[in-house]
Amino acid sequence: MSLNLNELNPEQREAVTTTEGALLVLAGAGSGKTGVITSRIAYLIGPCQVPPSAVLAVTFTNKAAREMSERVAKLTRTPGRKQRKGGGSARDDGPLLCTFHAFGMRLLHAHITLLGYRASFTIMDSPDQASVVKSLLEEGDYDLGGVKPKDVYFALQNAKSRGITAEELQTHRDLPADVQLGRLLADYDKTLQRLNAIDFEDILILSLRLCHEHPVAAQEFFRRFRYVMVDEYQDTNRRQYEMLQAVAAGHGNLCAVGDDDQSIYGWRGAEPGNILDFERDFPQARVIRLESNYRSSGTILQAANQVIRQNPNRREKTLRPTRGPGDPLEWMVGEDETDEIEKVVTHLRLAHLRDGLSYGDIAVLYRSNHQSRRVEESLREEGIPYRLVGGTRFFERREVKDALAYLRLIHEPLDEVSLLRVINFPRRGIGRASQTRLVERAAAEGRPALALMREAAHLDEFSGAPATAMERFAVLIGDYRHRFESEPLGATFRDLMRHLDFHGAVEKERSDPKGAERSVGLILELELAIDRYAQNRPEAKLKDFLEYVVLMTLPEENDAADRTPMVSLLTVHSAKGLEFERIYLIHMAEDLFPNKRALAEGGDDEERRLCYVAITRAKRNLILSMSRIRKRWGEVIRQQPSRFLLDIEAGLFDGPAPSSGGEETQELRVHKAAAARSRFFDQVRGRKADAQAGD
DNA sequence: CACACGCTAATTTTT
DNA sequence: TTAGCGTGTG
Repeated sequence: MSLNLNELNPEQREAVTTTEGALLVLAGAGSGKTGVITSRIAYLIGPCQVPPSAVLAVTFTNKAAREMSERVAKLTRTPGRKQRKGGGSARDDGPLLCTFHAFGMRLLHAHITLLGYRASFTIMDSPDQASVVKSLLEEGDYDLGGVKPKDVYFALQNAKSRGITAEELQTHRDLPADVQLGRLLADYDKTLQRLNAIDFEDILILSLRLCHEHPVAAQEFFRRFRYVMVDEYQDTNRRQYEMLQAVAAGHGNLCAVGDDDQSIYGWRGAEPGNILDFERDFPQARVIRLESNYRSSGTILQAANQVIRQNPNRREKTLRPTRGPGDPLEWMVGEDETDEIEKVVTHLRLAHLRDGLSYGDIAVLYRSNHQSRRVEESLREEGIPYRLVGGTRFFERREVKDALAYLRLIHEPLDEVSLLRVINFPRRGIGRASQTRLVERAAAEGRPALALMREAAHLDEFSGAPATAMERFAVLIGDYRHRFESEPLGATFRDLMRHLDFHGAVEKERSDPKGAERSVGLILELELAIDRYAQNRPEAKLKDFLEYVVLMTLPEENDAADRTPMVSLLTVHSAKGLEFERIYLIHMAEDLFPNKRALAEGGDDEERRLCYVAITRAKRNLILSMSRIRKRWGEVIRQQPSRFLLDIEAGLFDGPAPSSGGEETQELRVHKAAAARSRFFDQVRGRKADAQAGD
């Protein structure tokens, strides 16, 4: 498989071969967007003789980056030579395909010391950030009027991701709480800096600061990239946009690909308006529209269009089907959640057994993560292989984080957050009082807490058992710091876990045997993950692994488990950019999808786009489902079909369509009749379309 | 300092 | 319904 421009339609070909200058590609769902980007990369480094390392393609999610790497590798692979070393995008001589955050990290690695951070800075994930906020709230007197810590944290995150500074919050003072929030934000940033830590948003903030305050250094890093591409352009926020401008400033070779109908990250500060700004900032930009859909059946496409066209303020687009109408949609209603999921799983298994559909071609989509749980249970019961994409992420599980905190502390002894996380886990008799004294003395003396622990026996604050425990702890960390420098990653980690009796400690945490088993399983899994990581990268150091953990920038390892076809379970958000023969979109009920809380934040526009994204993932079959009732802490709630489904004409469904009415049999009958009628017409039309398609 | 019991709040999406 | 938190006791 290599690059063949004749396989592209004229618009796609134009997008691929327009290599110089600014280019905006407005690409509807399923219009071959990713194919255009990957072909463009192949075209640049093939026929155009551009050095691969001069190409940068930025994506929004790791999944997208990974997918792109794979496809580029296929297009550019020279026969006889395998490109598997170091994991695709990580090689310095190839094109760089990565997320905004991974790109920023590269820049920061090179130059963060210019901004007053030590080179061994760590990244705080969300739970880490939340705990910093929490301890600030406990210490400082912030008058936030009874707002819950979690909401405070959320507001802070939100302000940061929108680019609102602490000063702005404090001076604007629309609300009295804003002033307090501004103070908190300032303190939060100060705390992080003291800990030599940055959060996800800081990756972008600091990258931009570097561009402004140290343009020479930034330019030195950027110079390599002469052709810049962005995928999912509608999801970029202000800062990401500015970063792109900085990278492309020298040559203006910037290609942005996006679709405003698929903008689903507004809650995270994404500005779909960047698409408009693009044409304003690059007046001579070429604009190419891709409007032929190659993915979905005509019926699925109709449904998608009927849902999305209800949205105001969108660039009118006409997605042209290239396939016949195909099968009708299906609507399934279960009595309760268990029943719904059972029906779905039965249906799904039938498609596999009777129609020979591979499990790998099936995905179950849902609005929010926890909704995967019942599906998992049911699939496991039936012995159907599945893969859970995303979800409560492995590396954010408490047990795993505790274990990782040891590694972080070993790598960076100044990391006070990690220190406090594991100072008394497993239990070693260093209680809260001792911890507080330790932190206070460390702050007063301006010395690292870990260094104080080493000499705890000589300090007035500590005595007896705690003092001994502290010394032993400090020595342990020092020992392993030394060992990790020279000994293999996997084995050393295993030793550490055994030395600490981590398995036993984790087991004791949970009182129920099932949970205990799961917890230990997580640690075993972590040990395996480290082994697997180290296996392909003998050179890898502890620091490399920790970074992988935080950004998860690696291509998925394709071991045996990866090759068995499995049903995919994912949220609609993480399904973006992917496609499957058959999609089950479950829990399609009001309050769940559109999500009630999301609705409270604004209109239903973004939820509707989300629904549009979900529908357009399906190539052949789309099955929608909900349950008649839902149980919420024991209470029974009657459900209505999602409003979005009511915008789809009933005739597209096989059998009864979603309706807002009750369960009247009369109405059901009417629907059935209507469905049967239009199915007939669809079939007639289908035959015509198929004939015209000339196959 | 560790553990146990009982209370409360919870259900949005990702880097 | 459950998981996580805080308080009180040993």
